[in-house]
Amino acid sequence: MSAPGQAEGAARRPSRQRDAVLGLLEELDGFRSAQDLHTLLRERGDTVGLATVYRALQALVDDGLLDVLRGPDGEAGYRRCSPSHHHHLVCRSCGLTVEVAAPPVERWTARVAAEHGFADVRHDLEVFGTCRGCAARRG
Amino acid sequence: MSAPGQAEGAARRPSRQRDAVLGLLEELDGFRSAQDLHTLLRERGDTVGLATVYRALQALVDDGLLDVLRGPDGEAGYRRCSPSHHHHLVCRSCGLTVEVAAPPVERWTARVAAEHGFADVRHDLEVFGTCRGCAARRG
DNA sequence: GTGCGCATGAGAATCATTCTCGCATATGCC
DNA sequence: GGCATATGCGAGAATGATTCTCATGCGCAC
Repeated sequence: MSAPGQAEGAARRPSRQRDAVLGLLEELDGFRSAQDLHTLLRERGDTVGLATVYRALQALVDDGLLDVLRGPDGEAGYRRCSPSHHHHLVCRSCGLTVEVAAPPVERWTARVAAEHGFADVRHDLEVFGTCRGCAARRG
Repeated sequence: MSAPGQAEGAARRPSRQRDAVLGLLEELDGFRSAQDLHTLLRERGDTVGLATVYRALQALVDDGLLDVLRGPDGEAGYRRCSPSHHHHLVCRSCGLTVEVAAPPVERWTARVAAEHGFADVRHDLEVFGTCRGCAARRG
């Protein structure tokens, strides 16, 4: 609550750690947990605190550079993604993730929301499946 | 892990507590957290342990009688709902929930999954907005 | 070069959820 | 009906992710 003009055009001070987190996510594919990223950074010899990783992730999400996905066990996964609106097709076996646009879904959402008198509408849609590679591997 | 044939046709022993949880959810509208339900049951004078509420909720979810929704803060919400496939339109202000069917979304999901070679597909879709009542209330 | 203020790091604190354990009770067998 | 056994229960401890606290470090403005 004491956050100053962090909101709009406020300059976020550059930080090696934030860059490291973002850089790591650029290299990786699929969703990674905060703890996971922290461990990976440590293994690279990067001295980063776990709290800092969480802070960096939040900042990056605020800036719209990352997507968050919460698994059934309550653990949050983060992924570098394009800033435009999209959804994900995620392989539940290997974590492979494909960004997809869903015009029909957007239209449907808007229509149904209007029909029920809902305003200021947002939606979450994630599609989980088994990708071709994993399906073949398991017979 | 030691659970015997609890899976399919196994008889679940009747329990006052499970009935109480289900009954409470029948009365309520919208998603309620486990802690919330526990508090409500206690206030009614029902002696129920928190762990029991979690167990009952899991059992009911397994039986397909409840829907689970995980909020951004990681807290899970439970709701009594119809057993057929559907999605939710949730008011982010008052929690009012409407079940909706989304044929276009189902079709789109199947098509996109097929295009990318994904099999055994499932999806999660939740729509959040402000219902008419809450919008009016806030001007 | 100096000073201010945000960012950091380590560990403690918090919060939801799950596990453990001893007890109560329903169900099955006789 | 009466006992044996498995399943459900309640309380509190344990777990695991995330957030907070606070002293310190460093970038940027002057």
